[in-house]
Amino acid sequence: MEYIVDNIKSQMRKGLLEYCILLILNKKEAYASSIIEELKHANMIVVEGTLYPLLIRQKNQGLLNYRWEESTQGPPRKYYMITDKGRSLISEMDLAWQEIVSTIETIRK
Amino acid sequence: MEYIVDNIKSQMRKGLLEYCILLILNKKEAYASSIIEELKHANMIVVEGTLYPLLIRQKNQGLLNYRWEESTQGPPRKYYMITDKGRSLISEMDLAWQEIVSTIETIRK
DNA sequence: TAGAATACCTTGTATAACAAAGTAGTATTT
DNA sequence: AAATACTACTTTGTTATACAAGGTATTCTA
Repeated sequence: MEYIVDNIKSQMRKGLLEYCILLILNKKEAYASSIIEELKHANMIVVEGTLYPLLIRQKNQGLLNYRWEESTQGPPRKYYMITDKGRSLISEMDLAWQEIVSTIETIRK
Repeated sequence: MEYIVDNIKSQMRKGLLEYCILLILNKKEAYASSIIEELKHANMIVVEGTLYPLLIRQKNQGLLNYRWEESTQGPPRKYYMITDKGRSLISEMDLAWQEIVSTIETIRK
């Protein structure tokens, strides 16, 4: 039965990832590994192979921009930052999230 | 941009469907069309092609049972009801849901 | 200078949901 | 009685998301 629960949890997390990325970048710019760290800290496990394509997708949608920055300890990092378009999408996602939360409430009654 | 928002919403709903089905059947037994109605009422749009395979999956996992019942206005209906196993999974899903909600809180800070 | 570490990226796979079409029993209309 | 509409259940093919696993490139360190 454990595998069912794990699957449920992972399914629930899916679809919230994009939202989480924007929320994180709304606070301050960050590069992939640091985003993964923050997500892990909040119990939202993500791997590189998931995050990179997602960042690229959001960039292509005009929600993010990035700039390269030299690191003092390693190769250069791609710092992503949110755009105005991304910020206005967050407002809509906030609403969508509230809707979801109250949907669950409604169904539980 | 509207299509992005719609996609986000649909992504957020995904993964919560299984949970919602169990919550609904935890209140009282129901057949597919009535489940779709209740979900629609709570703003969680689902179509037949999504729901039927899901019910069959949950039945095969031992979370649900069903019985046929004649209808006064149409073909017989397959009434699904939750099992003990399904009920105990709900408790775990409640926890998972709480975790998700607080994850979002944490990230938003 | 060889290896370790960091960071970015790509490919193949599994799965969930959807769109659309199909099957079949029951009710209604002509 | 036959044709049509309606209700309900089911299946098939497609799309999209995330993951696992592997790959490339740059920088640091022993």
